Amino acid sequence: MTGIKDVAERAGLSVATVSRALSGKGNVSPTSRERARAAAAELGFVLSYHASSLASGRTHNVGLVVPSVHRWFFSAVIEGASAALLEAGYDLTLYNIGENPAHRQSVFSDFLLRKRVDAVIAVSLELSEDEIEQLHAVHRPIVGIGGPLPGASTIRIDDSGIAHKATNHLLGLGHTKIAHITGHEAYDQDFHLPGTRRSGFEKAMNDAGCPVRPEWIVSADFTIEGAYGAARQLLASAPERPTAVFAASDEMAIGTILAARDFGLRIPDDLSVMGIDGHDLGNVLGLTTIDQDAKGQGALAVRTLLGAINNGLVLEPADTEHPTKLVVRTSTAVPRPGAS
Amino acid sequence: MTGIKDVAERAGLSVATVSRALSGKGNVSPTSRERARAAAAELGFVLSYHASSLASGRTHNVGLVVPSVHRWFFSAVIEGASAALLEAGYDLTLYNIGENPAHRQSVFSDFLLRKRVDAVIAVSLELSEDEIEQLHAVHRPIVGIGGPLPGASTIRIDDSGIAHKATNHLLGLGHTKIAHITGHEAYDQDFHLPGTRRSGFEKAMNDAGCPVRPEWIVSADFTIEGAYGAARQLLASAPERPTAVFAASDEMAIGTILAARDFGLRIPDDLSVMGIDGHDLGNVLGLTTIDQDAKGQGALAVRTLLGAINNGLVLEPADTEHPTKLVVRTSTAVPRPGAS
DNA sequence: GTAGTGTGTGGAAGCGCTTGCAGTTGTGAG
DNA sequence: CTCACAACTGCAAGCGCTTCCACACACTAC
Repeated sequence: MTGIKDVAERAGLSVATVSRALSGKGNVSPTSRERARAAAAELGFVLSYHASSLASGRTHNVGLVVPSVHRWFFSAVIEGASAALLEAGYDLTLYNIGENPAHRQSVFSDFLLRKRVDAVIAVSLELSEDEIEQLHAVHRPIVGIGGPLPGASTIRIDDSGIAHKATNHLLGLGHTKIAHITGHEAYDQDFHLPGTRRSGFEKAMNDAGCPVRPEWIVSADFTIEGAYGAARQLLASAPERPTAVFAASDEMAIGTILAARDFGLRIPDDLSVMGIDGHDLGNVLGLTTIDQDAKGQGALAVRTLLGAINNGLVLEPADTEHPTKLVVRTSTAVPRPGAS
Repeated sequence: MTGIKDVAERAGLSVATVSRALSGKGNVSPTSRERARAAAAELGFVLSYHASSLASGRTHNVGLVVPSVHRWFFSAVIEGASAALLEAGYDLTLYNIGENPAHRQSVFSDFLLRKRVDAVIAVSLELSEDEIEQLHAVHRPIVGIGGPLPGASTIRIDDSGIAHKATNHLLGLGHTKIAHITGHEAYDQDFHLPGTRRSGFEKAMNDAGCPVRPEWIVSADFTIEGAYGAARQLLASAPERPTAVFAASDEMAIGTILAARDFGLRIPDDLSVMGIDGHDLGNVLGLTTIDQDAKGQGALAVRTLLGAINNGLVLEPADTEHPTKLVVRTSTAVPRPGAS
């Protein structure tokens, strides 16, 4: 394989100068720079990033830790981060925690410690104390997305605020009988998202003087399937049905729509449904939602980290609130006169 | 940071012996091995894979190239591969080609050439001659999934056969007016999947003596949204509607179901729908499908590659046909007497 | 007894780069 | 004309491991 030595030889320069020319660091005369570039191109030379990393300590690689690759939010973050990294010439190492506790354990105790990454992005992870400690032991800048991450910089949306806004959208249409599909309590220990959104919902209801009916708050995991089951229960058991459902995520809203159709309920005539996310399917389903630009969050995380890396700064723990946008489509409407 | 030197010192051994003890290669007495392990554990030492790679040429890292992370098939493959790699102590570097041609170009011309990966898995890529060449220039074992990849080992399903089987399922129920949603022609140039499935469909129809009506073959991209649009067109324009739709993927089948509901068609009473994949949503929607175990394909690709790496074998180009399974749910049924 | 074999160990030479340092040249100021 | 300084370049010392080689030792076989 051709190495930087071959390039140097061909360009009639020293290895050192070629290295500086190719990396753009240090002073190199324009002539030399051009000759080095040309020689590299002719030989099809690409730097070995391992050798480069070993010598410089910079890996040009970012680790992305996700709980799953299937849920929309995670794949959107992956997509956004991946594109931004590609753009910057960085590799992306994906750590998909999954359901297996052994895998989870090894990611934190082994994989991340191999000094293979310049930075870590952790997405919506409910981390234990130990895991947070291990994460920090990597001694690399960390950005958390979609959940609190003690000691690290985080990118998040105003969960309570948007839940409030979403609920207000339904209230504004005239709904008063509003149900909420939230995340499982278990999630709530370290991962406050479901609780925060729920409290935003409750606050909006209270503000409007609408009763929050406990039987109209059901929980599910954050999937279409999970919410489908929960929504069926909600819609089946109620002698008196809600006229609107605010789901804590778009996937949950989609599950709700599917369940509603099973009961012969028409959206939005018999039931208004809205979610939070900005899921790609929203368009097809006409889902009213609050778009949280997950792709943008992934890209922002990358920009933040690369900025820190390139400036050699320690990343100060700081919260960045990512903007969101209410997208009104056809799944929400004024309740039918009889129903309300 | 603690290095292998520190471990050696603590264990009272040479660096060389510790390296051998920790990697399991070469002769080391049980006593020394244990002492090395203990010292490493006490110091929380984890090998630097960069240094290790540089010295040994083995990176413990596999590159996974996908066209997108959103479509179900790809995320399922990622999940399967990721778990298998984690199990083996390997990292996974994700190259998400995406829509941007510049990104696509740089993945093939730069990223993969950085000698950072021991092996490459390429998923459903429609590759140009150049790209195939660049892929082989990596000089690493390659496995292709879900499409032909000249010169590389591939894992695939019997696309024509399962399309035949799927169509036969509908024919067996008594349908004769069957539509097919296929992939776009553009895909067909290098990526024969839609064409192959379509030919399986046509063959089954011909075998059964059923006419294939050109207006009942519509194409879309392989997404819910795409198929939704195509199916709306199919169902709207027909003065005479098909009684069943065979979609080339589950996501397309789901799009079809959503479109059908827009027209007030009941599944399966008015329209039977089936797909191919084994999508997670299939359960909720009662979708009849042919499960192709994408996760398993990802895991198999990893096992194949690791086998080749560990045995130092050159991976002979070979086709492995992955098994599939017809899963009958509630989206397909005998056509209504009046409809057929 | 000697030679032959196998096992366990350490020294040291790299793997392919980056970068501190020192040396060379060219420039403008004194 | 000398000196200070900047711009450029090359040498060589690593980065933290793996692995070849040499060596020591304990055997077995003759």
